[in-house]
Amino acid sequence: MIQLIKGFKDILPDEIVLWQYIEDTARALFEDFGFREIRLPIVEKSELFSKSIGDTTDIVEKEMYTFEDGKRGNVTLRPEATASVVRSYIQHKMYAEEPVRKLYTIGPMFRRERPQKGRYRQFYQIDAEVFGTASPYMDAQIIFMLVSLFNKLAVQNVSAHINSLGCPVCRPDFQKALFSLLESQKDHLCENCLRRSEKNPLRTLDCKVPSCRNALKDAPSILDFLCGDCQSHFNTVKDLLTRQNIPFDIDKNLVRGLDYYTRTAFEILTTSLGAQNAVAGGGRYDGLVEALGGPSQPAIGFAIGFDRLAEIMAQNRTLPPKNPKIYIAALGDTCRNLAWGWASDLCLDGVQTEMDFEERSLKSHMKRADKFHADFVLILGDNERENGHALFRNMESKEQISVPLDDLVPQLIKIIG
RNA sequence: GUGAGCGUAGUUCAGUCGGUAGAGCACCGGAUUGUGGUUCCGGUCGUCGCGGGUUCGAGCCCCGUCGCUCACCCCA
Repeated sequence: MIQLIKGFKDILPDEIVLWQYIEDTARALFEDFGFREIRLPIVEKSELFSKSIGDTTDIVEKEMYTFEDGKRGNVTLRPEATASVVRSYIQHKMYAEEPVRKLYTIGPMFRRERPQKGRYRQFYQIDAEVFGTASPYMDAQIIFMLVSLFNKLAVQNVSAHINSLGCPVCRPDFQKALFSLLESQKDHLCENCLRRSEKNPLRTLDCKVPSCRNALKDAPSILDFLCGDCQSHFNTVKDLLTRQNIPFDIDKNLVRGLDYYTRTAFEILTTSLGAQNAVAGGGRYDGLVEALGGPSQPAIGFAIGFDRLAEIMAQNRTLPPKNPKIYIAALGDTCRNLAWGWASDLCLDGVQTEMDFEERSLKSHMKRADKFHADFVLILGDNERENGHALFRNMESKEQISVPLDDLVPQLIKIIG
């Protein structure tokens, strides 16, 4: 038997109901906030990711699915969406049409990590990006929209965390201060942090090793180093969120794993997914568009871990609303033949209608109806046919009414409302 | 990449000291004529992950291998 590859998974029909509900809710909300959908290729030139995500990140160093594509050189299965959205934004000169562009996209991403709970090699993201405004109002609106999605979906046990990562003006001072602390604490740092203190000191801040946490407990806070502009930007974001009743925690150790972030960074964390606690994350990346060869345009965005969101909703047994279903129990060839047309017409009219075409006892039909979770059963046997009526049973109340065969379909639709 | 745990029916699992497999659920049928969910009765279903070794004999012990899961790391 051929099985699927490690870290990949099939999303089966029972789960898909929830996925569709999440997707529909997100689309509707994002469109109301002025976002437009964009669909992008899954494969891009490798350099797009090494330039945007950063050469020293784990993603680029060891997690990408990269292969040669003839003369074109190396191509990569995208490990995240932002780089592709930015590429497309630049390539199609979207900045020329309209100063502010809001885009969203939904699709699979690929990272070759060891799979575990909430982590797959092919995983899905709902991604939203805004280009062309540096205003803190947009930061707050983006976070407001994201939190609102979780509220609409009635997701429990999540919290919003925000931080500011500064900008090219103020971050170097902070990095200098952090670096000198790391030097002085060298003996107490884990192997990883020793390496990180060379390559990317910021990331030592969210190390979980107890000795490192202890060594860094007096680490300088980026928030104390923010320049005037960054400080007032961050203050505005916090004020706006507070005014809109969005609860959040300030987490000075929140450091996103990708190199391109500036100023506002945020995450939605959950306690329901074991070691993987981030269901969504994002932030501002004012320098990325220019770094990828576009004009100097500020931008901010986020990605939601679709699989993780679906998983915590499934744990909480959140079920999307469903429409009534009819099961048709037709006894004998003549009745089956007659009912087949009704079933088809009901489906066409938007009423989910199931019919079992095998010859069965009525009892067996009723069991089938239960299995389908039918709300109503239409019963047609020779007795009914001969007197020109069919029986229509409400499965919950067990009430049964007689419906004339003439004009049956419109009548049923009227009855179930 | 590193570590730990687990692989037995469609599924969840039991299987004692080594004696060639069992239960619940699910599925199918029945319980006097054409009415479901509960109950009762009956029935179908296995390369015990795979390969080798020890043994008269292996689901069980040993070695290898593959797969799954969780954790480290990192992130969505």
